[in-house]
Amino acid sequence: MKLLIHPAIEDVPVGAILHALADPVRVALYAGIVAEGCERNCTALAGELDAPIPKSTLSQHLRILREAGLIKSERHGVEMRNVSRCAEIDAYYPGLLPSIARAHEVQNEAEVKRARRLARKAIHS
Amino acid sequence: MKLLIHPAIEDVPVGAILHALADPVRVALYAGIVAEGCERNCTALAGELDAPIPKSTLSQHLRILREAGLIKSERHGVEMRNVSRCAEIDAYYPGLLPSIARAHEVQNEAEVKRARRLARKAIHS
DNA sequence: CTTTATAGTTCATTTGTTCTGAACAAATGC
DNA sequence: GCATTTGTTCAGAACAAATGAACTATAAAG
Repeated sequence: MKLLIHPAIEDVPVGAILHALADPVRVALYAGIVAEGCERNCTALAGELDAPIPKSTLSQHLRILREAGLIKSERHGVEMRNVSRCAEIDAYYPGLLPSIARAHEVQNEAEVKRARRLARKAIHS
Repeated sequence: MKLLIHPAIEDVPVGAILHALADPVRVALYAGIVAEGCERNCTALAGELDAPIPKSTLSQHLRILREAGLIKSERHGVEMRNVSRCAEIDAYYPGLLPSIARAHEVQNEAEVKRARRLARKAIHS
């Protein structure tokens, strides 16, 4: 197995970070990695997704996140533990990740509201 | 010609904005549109790019920016003027665009420094 | 120490996007 | 009308993403 690539943040173009976080599956994976204090292995992360995805796809998504400097993956025995590198990124690109996170929160709240509106309409009809 | 699509910001997923700004050409185009007070037509924008691109490609890039809610395109006579919608986006996704812009500044400064280091090396050798 | 199981990666193929030249459309002036 | 300018659309080529099958790496059992 080839060594995993963990670039220095200075070598990561902003575009790579935005591209990595432009995909909803990767955002969900990254959110899972950031959320927990403890490190998560790949299958644990996959279990939290809405739709189940093949492990080859999962592996590729995590590679994109890794090569965008967003996560660090370390082998612990037979499994791979993924940790966020958000502190490093925030030091180099200050405010970037928090503002993207906030934007996703805004979007999720709007979706919840839309769903509630639909549900109410369904009841009243 | 079909009508151009200008979605409401609430209907634009964060992922679409990030995807639009993940491409260096689109970032350059968007920067050109934001920078100037006056509206810019497509060929004027194309002229500012490092590498010249075909106008069909330019048109597609501007469509991506438009459908991500980042710009508004209006026909004025024979030409198309492009304006930024950053105020609208900032109202809905506060801080997102400024932090992305700042990250690009950081990246550009780093690139300039790298170039200067290389130039000095070349002189001293 | 060989076998089996588990957790991920890599490869090759299919599927989907993006790029771009050529044809088209819309407005203006002759 | 016809020519010019500015940009869009279409279709095929070039590129990237998704995924099943094969592979690697570690641990633990036999």
